[in-house]
Amino acid sequence: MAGPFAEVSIFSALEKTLHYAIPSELNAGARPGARVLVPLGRRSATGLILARADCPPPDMPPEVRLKPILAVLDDAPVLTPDLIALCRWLASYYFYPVGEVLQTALPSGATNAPQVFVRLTPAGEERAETQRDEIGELLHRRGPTALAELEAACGSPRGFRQKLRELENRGLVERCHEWRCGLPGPKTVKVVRLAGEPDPGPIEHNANLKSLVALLRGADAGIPLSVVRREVRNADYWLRKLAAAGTVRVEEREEERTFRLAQALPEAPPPRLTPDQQEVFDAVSPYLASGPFQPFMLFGVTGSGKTEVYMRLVEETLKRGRGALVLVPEIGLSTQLEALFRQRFGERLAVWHSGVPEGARHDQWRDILAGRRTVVLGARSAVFMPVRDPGLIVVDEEHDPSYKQDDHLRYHARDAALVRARLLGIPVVLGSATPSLQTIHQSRLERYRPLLLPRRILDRPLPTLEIVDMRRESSRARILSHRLRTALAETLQAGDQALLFLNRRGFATCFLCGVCGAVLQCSSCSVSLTYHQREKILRCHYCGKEEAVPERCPACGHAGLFPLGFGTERVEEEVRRELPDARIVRIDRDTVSRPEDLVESLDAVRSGRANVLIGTQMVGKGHDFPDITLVGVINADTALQFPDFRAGETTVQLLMQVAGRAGRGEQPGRVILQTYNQFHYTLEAVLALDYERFCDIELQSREQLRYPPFARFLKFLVTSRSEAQTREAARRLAALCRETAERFDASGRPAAVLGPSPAPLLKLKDRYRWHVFVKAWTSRDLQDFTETVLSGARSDPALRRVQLAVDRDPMMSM
DNA sequence: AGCACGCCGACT
DNA sequence: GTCGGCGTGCTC
Repeated sequence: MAGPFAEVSIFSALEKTLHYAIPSELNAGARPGARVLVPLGRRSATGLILARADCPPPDMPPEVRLKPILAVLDDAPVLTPDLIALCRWLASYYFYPVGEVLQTALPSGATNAPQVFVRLTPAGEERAETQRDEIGELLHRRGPTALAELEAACGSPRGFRQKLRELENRGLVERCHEWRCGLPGPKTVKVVRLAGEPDPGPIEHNANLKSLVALLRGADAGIPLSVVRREVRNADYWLRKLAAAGTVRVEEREEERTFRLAQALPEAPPPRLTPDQQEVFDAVSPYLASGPFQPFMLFGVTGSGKTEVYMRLVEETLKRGRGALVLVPEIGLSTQLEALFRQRFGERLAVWHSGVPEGARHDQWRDILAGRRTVVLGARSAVFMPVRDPGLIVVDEEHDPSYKQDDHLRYHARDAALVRARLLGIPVVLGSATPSLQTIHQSRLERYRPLLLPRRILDRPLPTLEIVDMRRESSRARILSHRLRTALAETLQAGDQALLFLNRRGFATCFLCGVCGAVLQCSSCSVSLTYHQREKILRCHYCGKEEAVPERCPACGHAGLFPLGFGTERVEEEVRRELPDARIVRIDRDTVSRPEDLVESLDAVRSGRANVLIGTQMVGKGHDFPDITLVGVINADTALQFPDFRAGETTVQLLMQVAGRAGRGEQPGRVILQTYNQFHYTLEAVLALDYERFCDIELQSREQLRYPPFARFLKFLVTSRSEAQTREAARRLAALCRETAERFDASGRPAAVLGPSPAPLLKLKDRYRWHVFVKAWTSRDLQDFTETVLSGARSDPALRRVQLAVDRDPMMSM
């Protein structure tokens, strides 16, 4: 069979890619990266061309004829070659079907399946005239009808499929597909414009008409109809009259969807770089024009001016005619950073995160694709943005756990950024005040080049840190220690601001029965319900389910229920009681549901309308509050309790991050850490503000225990609705892993298997969950091992009854 | 993922 | 006798 052919990945869970013939009329458009409509069995599907080939795949018997591509859906490719390569890499590394990786990489809607329509053939039309059957009748009356619609309209849905197929086989009906692009088109607005000189007579007689004409005279480019309607009474009537006379025209105009979350900053000249910043800039900038691939670790204390360095590097990249990609944790967006980038890059900037409305996101994606926007600032999934000729990738707060997606494709955006940079042969800057141990390790091995910003801008002093041993506090000071309460009062007295941090929202962490000791649990998850006092409701923080507080304990029937433990809502109440004059703003998922709320609350703090900020992680990152001089960490131990070998690392990173919020302005800052583990090595490191010392200790212990980065982890997650089936499948999987590991050990490539074990969160959204852990010394071994296990798992009946997810380089908790 | 095929229990 | 349950396997 003669070429050309295309290797196509269907947008679905298909493990393999499929090959199609390219009809000559589609030859020019059928380029790698373009979406296509293809036949698949007896239906059709959408997919994307990964590659072109001159001969059919070698493993294919020569007698089979490849089906032809039905249509090319894009004028120009929607994925660049580096992104196609990245998606293939991710599919293989994370053991995930390529077609579903593509769905992650493309904006929602771009991977919609084609809609199937059914219609009568000419023979069918003819027969419908004489013989009446329900389907024929319906189609005769309605014309081509969407399959689902036809089934719904059918009075007897029983046997519908079969009846339809019979008609199809007899050549009376046929299927056709219409591919509706699924992407919102450009937004259009109706615009009103003067097209001639209106008759002056009536204008003098009618005030409405007069104001209408005056309004239109003021704007040659035209005025949106909505504005005209708002400004002029009876506008529609007069517009119709003027339009009939030909003196105004109403036309449709395409408009970019706008959204503004961050405040607009006035234009300002960029500040002069400090010598430290200049040194970093000089180290990276030779790579911007033509690479080669080089990772940099930018290790800069909070307040050392990393953002300015990023912007300068991006600017330099643009000067070389190339684009740039800047990744930031989701939570830090829609705020200051965005405002700064917008101020610097204006219309060249695209912003990509969950707070951007879908329509605006599509407009920006189109703009990026067309090369109209050359700088992308975005969260995790922005790593897939099809920037034209990228010359630089920046990953800010590189250590942040939110870069790891924890469902579907469980990828790490920082690692994906590294791979993409390698594929492109460009530099990648990993920035953090507390780099991940993996990155520290790589820089010590000289695979990443370390760049340091050891000083705060203007040599502002680092904050002072103090520890309060909560075990020695009186029982009425369980939330706010004596020391923190006093410091808080002093701070407010002095007219400064304070931040109180607690990584737990709600009022009480659980409701306990004082008679039988039962804790109220979510019916769908194995966690206790959190009490929210303002709404007087119990809520599950994992599935969102809500319940009213019962009068009596559901277990023993006694009326002895009381709240236990505390969250941010309770802290707020406590502060209110202790300091009635405090102007409090609380920022957590309960008080901030939309991005606008966050902007609003942050603004209240920045403008000084509030002087106490209470919050969860949301406040920890990326926000600059110049007047905060006191930071209180209500419970510095929470992160330590997670069942994760990284718990120490996460704790230090989080606490140093929060501590960095203090004293970024003129005033020096003070940080008070309340803890029950005052001599824990993580807290000692935080107290001394000595991150590197912590890394030394932690890396040494990881090496001894053979934990990452000295080994590689992988987690199998088995889930199903049946507890017994899940347990059994996990047992089978662990056995399969052990058999495989034995074979590997025999060839001198050890892999260790741990488990099966019930997940710390045994039940989540009504699904039971079990884990099996695998540890291997090299990435290569882990790859081979997992492929072997997965192919074995496919033929195990117990495992086919459950869902099996693979999480490579997992965040181990829950 | 769909959508076939195929092989066993409750209905006209 | 058939309708339809969902296990199993394939889609270029």
